[in-house]
Amino acid sequence: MSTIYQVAKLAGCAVSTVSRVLNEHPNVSAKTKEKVHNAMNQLNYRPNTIAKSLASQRSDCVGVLVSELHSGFFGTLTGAVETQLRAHKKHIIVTAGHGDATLEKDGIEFLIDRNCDALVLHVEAVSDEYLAELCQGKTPVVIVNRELPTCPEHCISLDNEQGGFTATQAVIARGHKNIAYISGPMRKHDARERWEGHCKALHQSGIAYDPSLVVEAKFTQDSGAEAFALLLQRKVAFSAVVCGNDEIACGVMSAARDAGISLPSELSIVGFDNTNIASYTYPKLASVDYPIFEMGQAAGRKILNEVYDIDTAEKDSAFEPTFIDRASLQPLNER
Amino acid sequence: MSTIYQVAKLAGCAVSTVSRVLNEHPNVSAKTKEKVHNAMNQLNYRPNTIAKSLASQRSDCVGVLVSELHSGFFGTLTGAVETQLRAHKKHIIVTAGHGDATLEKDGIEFLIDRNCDALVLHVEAVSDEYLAELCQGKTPVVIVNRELPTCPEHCISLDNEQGGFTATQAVIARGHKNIAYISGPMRKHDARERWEGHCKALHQSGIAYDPSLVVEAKFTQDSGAEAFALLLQRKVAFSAVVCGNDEIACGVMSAARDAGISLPSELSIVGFDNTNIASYTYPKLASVDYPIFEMGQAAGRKILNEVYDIDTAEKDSAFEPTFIDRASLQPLNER
DNA sequence: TTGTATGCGTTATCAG
DNA sequence: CTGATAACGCATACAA
Repeated sequence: MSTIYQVAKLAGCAVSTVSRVLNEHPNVSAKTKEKVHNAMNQLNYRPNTIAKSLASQRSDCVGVLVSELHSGFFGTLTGAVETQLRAHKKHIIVTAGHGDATLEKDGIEFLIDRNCDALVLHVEAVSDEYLAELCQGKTPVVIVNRELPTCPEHCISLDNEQGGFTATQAVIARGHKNIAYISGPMRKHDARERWEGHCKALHQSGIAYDPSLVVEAKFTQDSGAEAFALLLQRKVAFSAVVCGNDEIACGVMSAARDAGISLPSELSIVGFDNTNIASYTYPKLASVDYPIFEMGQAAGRKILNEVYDIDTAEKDSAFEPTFIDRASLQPLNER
Repeated sequence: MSTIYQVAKLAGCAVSTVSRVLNEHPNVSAKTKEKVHNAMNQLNYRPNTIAKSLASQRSDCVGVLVSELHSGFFGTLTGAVETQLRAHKKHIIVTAGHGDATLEKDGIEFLIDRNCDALVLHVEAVSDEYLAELCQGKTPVVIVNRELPTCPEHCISLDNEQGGFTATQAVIARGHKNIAYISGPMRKHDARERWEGHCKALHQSGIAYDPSLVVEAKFTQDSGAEAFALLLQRKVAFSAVVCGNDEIACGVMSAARDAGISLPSELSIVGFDNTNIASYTYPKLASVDYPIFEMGQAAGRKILNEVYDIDTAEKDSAFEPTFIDRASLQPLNER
């Protein structure tokens, strides 16, 4: 690997001049610029990113932290950020928090220590206080899918409660009255908010809240299936089940079929997130659209604008959850 | 941010000593070690990764390049590598190649320039020659899902042809004779190899190859649906369709239902990769298991062993595609 | 066991 | 417009 010194030597100038042409500094004559370029080509020179980063305190990288690298949801988020930034020669460094506060902090520190110019965070275990403090720090931060009361300008989030409300409202609108709910882990704020939206919708329609119709699960298919089995054991009647996310809904579909329930005629199912899963299932899964791709893009644009001074010319619209009606939700057939 | 100098000053020793305790060098007295630790705590010292990387030419990072960040397949791969390495305090830097040779090279250079200690590559556009040259380079490389004749020791791959063979063989074993095949893009080696396996299975069973039963598609759901529609237009009879991957198979399911074909009784469908998708569909999708998670782990372990001298004690087994029988494949009912 | 001095490859601040 | 030269924060022979 050749260095800036060798280039300077071959071009017959000082390293500072080479550095200037490297960074497209205006004040450099066309002639020397050409000499330097020639030297760089001859030596097949490639600037050392690390050295550059050490000297400039920047890295042309933004750090992205998500809970898990597998999972389509985070893949979409990460992909959206990457695509947006890559178009402007910026790279991303991805790491995972695994829903654990220590690992999340560890990941965040790693990204900061790597001189990331900005951070895009999807965290769920770390406290609001920690995040608030982080926002005061030197490295710009964008927080996705979480609303920080103290610094809303750093957050790109969705109204999860509204989403939960919309889902259950749609179910009620189709005549269902006995509606089961399988939630994600209540310690996760989004799971809780979605459930609160569900409750609100019930309340608004004058339907009494029945705890025996509610099960807390994990955000996974298997857990959804187990939760549904539990629901059946309780021998309570219901004609629809609203789920905390699409994976749970998918588990419910399997479990329902295993129990001899035919879908969607005997049971309506609604998911949340509107991931690819929704289009894979049969019947296709009605779901609440979570515009995670758009939100990822928005995060990327925000950083492009605020950190790199690149005008993306696109205004970030507000993100509203919308209900996507599909075959898994059917009107209640009275009999 | 405090530096190693400030720590040394506060601890009353030289920077080299601080550096030693930092890197857990054996030759340092317990007393000074404690002094240094105290100083580090007082100053809330965190070593500068970049400076460390510049001086040591290492980074405790391995670079991972995949085609796309969304897509469960790559998510699983990346996640497997990450989990494996994270357990040993190593991080990963992920970037995407988007199936484009320029972007793939760009990504690889980026990772090398960032001083990655090793690379895990899933590339599809770049030439064998380029990769062979890369393998000669300074940075250790592990190539996933691609077999380089000149340097097999760098590759962790699966016998795609064998997989394709197995799939079609399973279909034949259930009495099917008119078997359609929807392939991925033939310019991708894995798509082509899978198709070759299909052909081989047909040949071995004495079934003539009929080009009108074959369609080349992209590796996506939509493309699979279109390909199936095309198949129907051709008015050729078939009782089963083998697909280049699960997404295509999923598109076929939708398109078949749209065409009024009932599944699985009237048409058997087989996918490839055995992704999560296979468990989401109804009927559940028979597929060829692609142990991408295990392969990702193997890549991680290989690097742990060979680059970081960490003995993972687990032998990397050979990876064989295995057919996973599920409801979407049914015996041909003669009538 | 500990300290000194130099290098890692750039950027950036001054002079000229 | 160009050239020395000091940071940047740490690792590492070499010396003590």
